[in-house]
Amino acid sequence: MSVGHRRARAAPEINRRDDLLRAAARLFVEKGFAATTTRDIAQAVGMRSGSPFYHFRSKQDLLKAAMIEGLEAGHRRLQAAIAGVDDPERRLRLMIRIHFGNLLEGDCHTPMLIHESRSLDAAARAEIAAASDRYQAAWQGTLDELAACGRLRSAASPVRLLLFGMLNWSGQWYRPDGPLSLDEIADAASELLLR
Amino acid sequence: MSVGHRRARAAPEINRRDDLLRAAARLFVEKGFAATTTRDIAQAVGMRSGSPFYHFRSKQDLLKAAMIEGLEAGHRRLQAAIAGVDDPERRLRLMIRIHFGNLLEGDCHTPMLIHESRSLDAAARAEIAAASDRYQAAWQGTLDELAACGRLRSAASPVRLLLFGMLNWSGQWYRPDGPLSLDEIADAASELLLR
DNA sequence: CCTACCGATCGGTAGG
DNA sequence: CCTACCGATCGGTAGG
Repeated sequence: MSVGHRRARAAPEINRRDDLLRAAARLFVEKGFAATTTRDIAQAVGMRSGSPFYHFRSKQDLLKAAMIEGLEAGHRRLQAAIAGVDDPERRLRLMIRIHFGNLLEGDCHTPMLIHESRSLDAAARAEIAAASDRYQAAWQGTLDELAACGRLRSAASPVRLLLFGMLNWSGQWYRPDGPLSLDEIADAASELLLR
Repeated sequence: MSVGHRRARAAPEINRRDDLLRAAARLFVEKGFAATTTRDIAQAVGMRSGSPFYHFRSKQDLLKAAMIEGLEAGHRRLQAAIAGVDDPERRLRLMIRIHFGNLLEGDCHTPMLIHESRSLDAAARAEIAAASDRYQAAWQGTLDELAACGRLRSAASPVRLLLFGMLNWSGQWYRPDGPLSLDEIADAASELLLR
């Protein structure tokens, strides 16, 4: 009973932690890690300047947590979307569309933060690399399958990297109120890849 | 005569300015604009902390100058390489290879700094956007030409943006000592685009 | 989670 | 281009 009581009281604090993570991710994407102050993040969730350090040891820790939880949430979304999709072409098209969603929809555009891992120490960078590898491993199987049955435009080694470039760079130019929908962009990217 | 004399004495100072620009570009690419201090830049060229401000009004001014001069140097390289190349497919292949060179060879990988223009005021951002548009305009003609004769995989609107994504994102993963040469990467990117 | 604070660092300047 | 310096800001902490 006392445990249940403790948990019930702990819940709001957990939500505050998530609030901080979401605000941090958004600000890091907008202004970059180095240009975002912990005071910016605190203010974004209505806290005072010292309070984020009650939830996180350091600014770097906030970045690490935001990136890893974002990558894992995106990974879960990806897996859920392709579960039971047997045709590899349909699967790849779905993955591309979901990845654009992970990048550009909602408020935690975590994949765009990958470059900021240069601000972390080697141990944290390794954790992020592992989460990122898990995300990319989901793609390699589908690409291999398509290459094996000759439906990929090219199975040459850099294709997966060039594909991620097409997708990830979109954060630089995509505007939600622009002329192109995410469906259209995802279709265009798929057409470039598939034969 | 006195004018000639003055010019002769001014020359070393002009070189120091260029030294600063090159060091700044390299550091901004490596660590990001906000994480690079003007002291880092001064030290990289053997100056004391206050001295860069003899050559540039502000840190932002240094970024603006590095980006614009880098973009223009890359543009000149591009134009020189495709002068007199009439076949649009060969021309596009050349442009892709030269662009990879602008990004990844030498020591001023300026195109990778585009995202840092968010750290500048609106006026400076507009100057950089103009230089960047000049660089991209050189591509649109060739893409249109290829689309007109049916040799482009797709002429849909986002293709130029996706192409630049493939190319520019390479700064995130390319390593000079890795298994892929720039020629191989350029070929792979060309194959994805051309039919 | 707030108040009050600290040491370090940063962009930039004056004066030579 | 250097010396010497300033005001502002920043990440982080103690103590409640």
